[in-house]
Amino acid sequence: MAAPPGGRSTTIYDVAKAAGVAPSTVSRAFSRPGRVNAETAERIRAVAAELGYRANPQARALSTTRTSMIAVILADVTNPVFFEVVRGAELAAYEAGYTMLLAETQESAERERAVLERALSTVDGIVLTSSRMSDSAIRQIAKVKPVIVLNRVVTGVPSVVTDNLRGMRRAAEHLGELGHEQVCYLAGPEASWADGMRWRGLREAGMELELRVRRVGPYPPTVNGGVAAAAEWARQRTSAVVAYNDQMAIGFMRGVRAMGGQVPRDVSVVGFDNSNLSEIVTPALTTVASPLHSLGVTAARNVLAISRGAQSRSTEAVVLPTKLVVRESTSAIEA
Amino acid sequence: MAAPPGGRSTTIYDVAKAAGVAPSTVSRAFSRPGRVNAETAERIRAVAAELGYRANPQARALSTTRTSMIAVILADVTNPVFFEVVRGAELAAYEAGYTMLLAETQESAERERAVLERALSTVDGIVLTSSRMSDSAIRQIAKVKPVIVLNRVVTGVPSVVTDNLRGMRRAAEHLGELGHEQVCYLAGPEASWADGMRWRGLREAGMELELRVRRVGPYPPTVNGGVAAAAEWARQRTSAVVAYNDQMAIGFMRGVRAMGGQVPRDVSVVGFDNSNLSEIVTPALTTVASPLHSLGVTAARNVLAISRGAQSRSTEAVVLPTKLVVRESTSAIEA
DNA sequence: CTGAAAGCGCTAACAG
DNA sequence: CTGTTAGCGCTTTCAG
Repeated sequence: MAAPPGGRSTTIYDVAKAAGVAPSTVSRAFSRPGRVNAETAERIRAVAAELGYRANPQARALSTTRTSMIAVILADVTNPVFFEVVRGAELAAYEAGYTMLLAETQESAERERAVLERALSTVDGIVLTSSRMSDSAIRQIAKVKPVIVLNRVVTGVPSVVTDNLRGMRRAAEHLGELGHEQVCYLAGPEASWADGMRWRGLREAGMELELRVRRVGPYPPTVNGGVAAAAEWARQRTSAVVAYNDQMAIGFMRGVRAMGGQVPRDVSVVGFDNSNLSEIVTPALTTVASPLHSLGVTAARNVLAISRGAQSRSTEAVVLPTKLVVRESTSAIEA
Repeated sequence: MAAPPGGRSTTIYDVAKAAGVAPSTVSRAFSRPGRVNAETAERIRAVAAELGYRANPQARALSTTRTSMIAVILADVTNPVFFEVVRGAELAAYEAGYTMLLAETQESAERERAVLERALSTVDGIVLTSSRMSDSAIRQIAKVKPVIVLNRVVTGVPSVVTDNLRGMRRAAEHLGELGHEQVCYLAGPEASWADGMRWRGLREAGMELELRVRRVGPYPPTVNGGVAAAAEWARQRTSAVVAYNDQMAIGFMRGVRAMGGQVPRDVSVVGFDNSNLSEIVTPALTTVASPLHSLGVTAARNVLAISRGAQSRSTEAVVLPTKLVVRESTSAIEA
């Protein structure tokens, strides 16, 4: 009554026989309706419908090498930062007539390999988000299938990234305008390309704007990481703090509150990403908005373009602009 | 330099030739290492590694009909209710040596069909969450591939569901103990099986416990839906409210606050699911906890069991127990 | 233990 | 417009 484990389903041959035509004709009736007699096509459709025929896309892929699917690989489906990215990618895929699949790696390189190994052949392209793999492993994959890397630069592999430098600069300017003279960076994962860029961006801006900059960390890019960072920061306070991302900023605020402090009265805090949490939290978080949606759209479009044989698949990273969103977690310094 | 759109990758034949053996031997060396001379196998592995050979799971699937992947289809990856379900399913899949793929349908039946059409042949089984398809369409799919339906009962298709009846009963008991004599149900989507069960559970419990029960709605099962429900509720207030799910409960609280009311002083509210939002929100939400994680684990395990030819794939729904989690949004009624 | 041959379901190239 | 003939990359008989 339920599902047949090995139930052989209707094939193109069954339909061909039932309709009294050659298999290739059936195939054509589905893939190039124009190239087949209207009546014949109609009959074939009818027979197919009656027999409950469903094309097997994977078998088709074996000869066409196209599956009309792309995969987005991410470390953690639960991380709100990915929501808009996924939405964007799905939108772009849908518009192009593709289906987007998602695979989670649980932050594990081993799992990422396993996923890739299996999913690779079922899709026409891959968007790699927060990959744990080495640059060379990624290059390896990119040799086999179109790959776009998100928020990381891997030589030889096309990528699309957030403009971390300018984003951090805006954060620094904002703090400067509010009268802050020192700022502490709460560092995220050491190995992270984004962390490197954000720290560099803040440092460079600090030099120009005469803002004293120091850093604590690295910490995991999570709420708990932020709490931990608060403890370290407390040993040598600054009037302002910029976190690697929103989650850390939120954790930091929680940590400050736990120590009896208040945000922004005692310390101004700026996050990064503008994930959906940043406006839910109290006080609402001032943050550098990453172009999450466009990141997803662009990545998906580009991977499809490559898959369709785009010529100038330059290896230059596409960099997308950020925007500072001022909310309640930052305030002018008291004289 | 980048990815080859049509770059033919190393096949089993290349390896066979390079290693000086028959293709079938290479195949065996990978799938049944025991059945091939140890040295030969070693040599083959070496050659394969050197050539960067990667098996094509889809081609393999064509003859074996197994891909070692399962798919979980859901309406909205962004919905926190699914987080634990996905986690559970992924865990069960991983433990069984399978890879889990996720596909989003954006609440659209059309998209759901498209996804299924394409993904169906690339996986060994499907877990259908919040499906928009008709019972018969689902039965159709289940005829072709192992399917488990989550939180919905479709005759002839195995499913695993939350014990909505008992869950609602517990909610009612809790409210009764607090002295409430009337409760309003904020209805979710009309077509939803879960909504039907929850409403029925509350009504039945109400009769036994002498709790006057009424309902408003239906509304979309979202925060905004809850806000809307609050407006309708306000026209004829009750001292307690039970929402179809947490999101609606949260929206309801927001609505009440906007009208100048306070929770739980003016109205006690109970949610359903215990999604991760329920403890973040203020006041923290009293809610009926769905067995989210187990739902995912059980669904994945069962779909795999069927796929491996489980015999007694009974069509009875597996029902998993709920648990009432009391937080701050409910309080005793003032005399 | 290993090779040869056939075939999974579908498309593509070539004749008619 | 349609039939025939080869394969796509891999596994699986069936011999040896």
